[in-house]
Amino acid sequence: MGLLEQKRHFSVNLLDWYMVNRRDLPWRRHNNPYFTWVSEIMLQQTRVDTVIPYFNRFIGNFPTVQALAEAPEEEVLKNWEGLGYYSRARNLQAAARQVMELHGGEMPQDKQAVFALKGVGPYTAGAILSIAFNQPQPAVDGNVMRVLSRYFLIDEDIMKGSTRVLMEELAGELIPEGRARDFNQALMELGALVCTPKAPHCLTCPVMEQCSGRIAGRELTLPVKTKAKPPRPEQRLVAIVEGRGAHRGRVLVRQRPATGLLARMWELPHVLAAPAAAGKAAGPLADEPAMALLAGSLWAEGFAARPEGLATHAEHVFSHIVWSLQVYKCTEQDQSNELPLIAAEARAAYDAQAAGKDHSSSASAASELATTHSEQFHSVTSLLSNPSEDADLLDESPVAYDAQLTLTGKGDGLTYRWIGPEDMDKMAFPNIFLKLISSYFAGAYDDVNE
DNA sequence: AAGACGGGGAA
DNA sequence: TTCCCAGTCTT
Repeated sequence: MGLLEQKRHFSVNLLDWYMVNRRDLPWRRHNNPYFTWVSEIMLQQTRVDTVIPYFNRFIGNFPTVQALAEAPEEEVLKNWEGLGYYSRARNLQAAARQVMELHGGEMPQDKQAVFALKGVGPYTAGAILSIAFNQPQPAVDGNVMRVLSRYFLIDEDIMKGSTRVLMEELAGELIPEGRARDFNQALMELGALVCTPKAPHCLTCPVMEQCSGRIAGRELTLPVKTKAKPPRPEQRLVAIVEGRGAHRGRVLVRQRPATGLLARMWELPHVLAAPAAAGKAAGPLADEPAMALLAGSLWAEGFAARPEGLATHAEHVFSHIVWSLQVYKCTEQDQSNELPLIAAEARAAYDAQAAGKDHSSSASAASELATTHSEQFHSVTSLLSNPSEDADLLDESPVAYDAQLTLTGKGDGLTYRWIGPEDMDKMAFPNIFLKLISSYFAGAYDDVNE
């Protein structure tokens, strides 16, 4: 059988299969370009089953491009909470504003215009043009590359940019006349339901008979794909600061910077405990130095808090980082004359920790740090436990004096806020902090003390 | 070309 | 537990 015939067989049988087996998904019920757009952004790196409830809520709250463009950014982020890759949400809203200003609120149908929208790359542009407007443009995602690499026995590494270009050329040739909308979705549907990554269901595949990969016994070794680098480990110390006095019943949170990891999301205050040695986890820090470092870093941000004890351990996995979290329950302290001194020493400990970052090649930076500064840590912990004693302990310490001069009460300019349970439904948190804060408000850490 | 950027589901 | 999934933007 020739290649031309193999291609025709693929297109015809796949399309027939799809018309019978297509899933009824919320964004497939209307030919609304805005719905298509939102769904395609949400579906990047995210499973259909995960997206469905998010999509329904998002469209309910922002039913049109205009509604999305005019919404407060925090509200958009809240609607994305838990989906991950939050720049998608910020780019989507920025693009909605582009559509309002440049195209009068109507989705453009021109390829260059669609591609120019923030967050829209080669895949999403092709998906929007084909699904929303039935234009014969390829939409090559991971599913499509897997299906094509198997059916046509393509050995190219799908992680390479050149392979995607090659796949796009092939996918474009396969689109039956006038059927781009259904065919592109059929290709992805097959990859999601039948031609799955680990255990493909070849026996129910509509194009099994002419699948070169299966015929060659290669269905389990295709596509060729270079492995991703393992994520780097980070040990972090997290504070759940329980408010007192005016802040009773509240907990201290802060908003992350506008760029970078988890941009503009809210979180519990935390600090990097120790740098990891190359390729190895730093390992947990002993409680005493951990609590001193936490108190010091909180003070550097303008907050007096006494760590009470370890509340829990937690882990949070990103694609490029693994956070191992030591979570400490802390109590807000009253302002008092001793606090600047306590703070100075805590800051010294904090600075010592920061200096420790330079020794990242050391195999056990954390334990070394703990040993070297154990006296400082001890005195900080002691001071925080008994603020009335040892007030003059630090007078002879130059670093403490310097720290006093430089302490301004505000560190990185992050926004801090004392919140109660009722505030949780307005602010967007990464899942890990959502869980920790919910557990705290549910009383899970009530018995933590020294 | 390589790294940054989340979170969940399946084996 | 361990493994897998993989679009776009930035540098």
